[in-house]
Amino acid sequence: MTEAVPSWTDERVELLRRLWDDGLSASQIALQLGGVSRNAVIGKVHRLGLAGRVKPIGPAVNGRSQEDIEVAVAVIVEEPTLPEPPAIVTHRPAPDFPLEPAVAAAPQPPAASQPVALAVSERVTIMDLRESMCRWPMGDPTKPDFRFCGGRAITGLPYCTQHAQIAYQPATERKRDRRVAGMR
DNA sequence: CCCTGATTCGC
DNA sequence: GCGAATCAGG
Repeated sequence: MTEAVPSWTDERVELLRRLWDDGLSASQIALQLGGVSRNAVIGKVHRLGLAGRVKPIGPAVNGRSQEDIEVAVAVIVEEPTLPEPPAIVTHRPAPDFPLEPAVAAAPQPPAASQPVALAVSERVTIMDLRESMCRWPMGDPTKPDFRFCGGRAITGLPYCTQHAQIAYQPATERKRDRRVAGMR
């Protein structure tokens, strides 16, 4: 169907505000909104008068610069070898988002009365998703009941402990190929 | 070269 | 108001 871009509807502006507050970059926001360039986002941000980025963290924490922290996080994330985290889920027209493979193998709400009380019931819509919340997609992104896990995300990662385990599996369990060895 | 936001200016 | 082009910087 012809997915015309709604332009700046109230919802989109609201989302823009939230994502900008959360510290996402203009390009990231553009991807989430879809149909707009990062320039469009930046332009809108300025017109809305909310320019001026939010400082993720102070200039330094215990002698560690923001960059040091980012590097540290990057190392931690790369350690396990990521298969293909669902990422943020921009909505693609149709074909390529099998996105549920990993989720399918994971505990899903359908299973009535699960003793695993935790994790469930925290699901949130993109509007309530905050930077510190787990962005693991749950359900069909094209349907209104689509939600994100919303659990407490591990600092520096987009997922909660539950989903981070699924997203970042140790190489040992997926011993398939080893495109490492000598490349790079 | 990748990315970031900021600004300009024709539409 | 909008956003591509451009600018300035990391």
